[in-house]
Amino acid sequence: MGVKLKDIIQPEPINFKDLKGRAISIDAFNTLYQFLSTIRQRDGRPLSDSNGNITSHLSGILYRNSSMIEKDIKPIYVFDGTPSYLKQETIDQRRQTREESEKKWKEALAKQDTQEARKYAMRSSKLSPYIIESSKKLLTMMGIPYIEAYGEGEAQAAYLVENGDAWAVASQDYDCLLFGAKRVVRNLAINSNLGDLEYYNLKRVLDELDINREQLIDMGILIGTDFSEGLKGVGAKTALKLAKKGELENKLAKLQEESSHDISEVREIFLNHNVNKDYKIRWKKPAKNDIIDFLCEEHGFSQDRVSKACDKLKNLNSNQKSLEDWF
DNA sequence: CTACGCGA
DNA sequence: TCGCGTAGG
Repeated sequence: MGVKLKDIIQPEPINFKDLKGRAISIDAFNTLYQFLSTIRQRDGRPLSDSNGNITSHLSGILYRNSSMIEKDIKPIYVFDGTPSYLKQETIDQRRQTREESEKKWKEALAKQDTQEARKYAMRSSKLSPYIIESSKKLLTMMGIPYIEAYGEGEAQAAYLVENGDAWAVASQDYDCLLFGAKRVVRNLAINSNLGDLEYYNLKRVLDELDINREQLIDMGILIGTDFSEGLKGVGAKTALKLAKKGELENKLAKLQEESSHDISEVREIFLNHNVNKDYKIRWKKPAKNDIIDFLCEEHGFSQDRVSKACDKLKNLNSNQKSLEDWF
């Protein structure tokens, strides 16, 4: 979910040409979750191989990344590490929603209500260890680097931008702005050619709202984050008004009285996240034969389609100005 | 989600 | 050739 800032911040127009030649740090969990939710059959069943293993995420990874690389966009995936104990309530809540949705999905399937089935199936997606491991395996074969965060992937992705290893963070959640991501791209999908692609520049967002990052974080805490509930009745617009009136501190004090957790710890999560600084980013030559073995032999993909996608990956190597950057 | 085939 | 609906695994 993330923090709900949509009502007060406006995206700048951007298109794929603006991303050409640039590295983008991608929130892997965010992306995988979306693949699992959307890549489904009409009744909501995910794509799967003959052994019943889910393959929706592998399809998403293969086709999206091959298309991005064809456009000379360089993806870096960032996986979540261990969540803060403050996130436990959110995690429990998500699991509950997922389990309820799964039940409703099965019920709708029994009633042959395909539309209803699909709706609940989408909400029942789960990132199992198999999903994560098979995703990493495919990324490695494709020559696409990934990094393991110590904590939140969004924080790590933001650090990559800070450190100059990526131009922007790609995520659907606005949290990455609170984590200090200087540039954020939303809707990074190949079909968002049609103006769907959204760009947020943190400095300009803050300038426009006439606040600083600390205030944005406090606003987020009042609105509600994955790490703590917000103040009832406070949304983005109210939070912004409070910031302008200099009333954030008051309201945070009020929130603190009701909260079982220390609000200042939530601030720390956003301001001083424990990030992995010891990483190496290397795009490598794709291992086409391994990809075909893995996807076609093991998981029943069409050889023809996979082969075509693999050929797009080659563009990354041949089109480079300096090969040293890549190998 | 993206790729592909089909009809205009 | 293009846009749209649906298969893909």
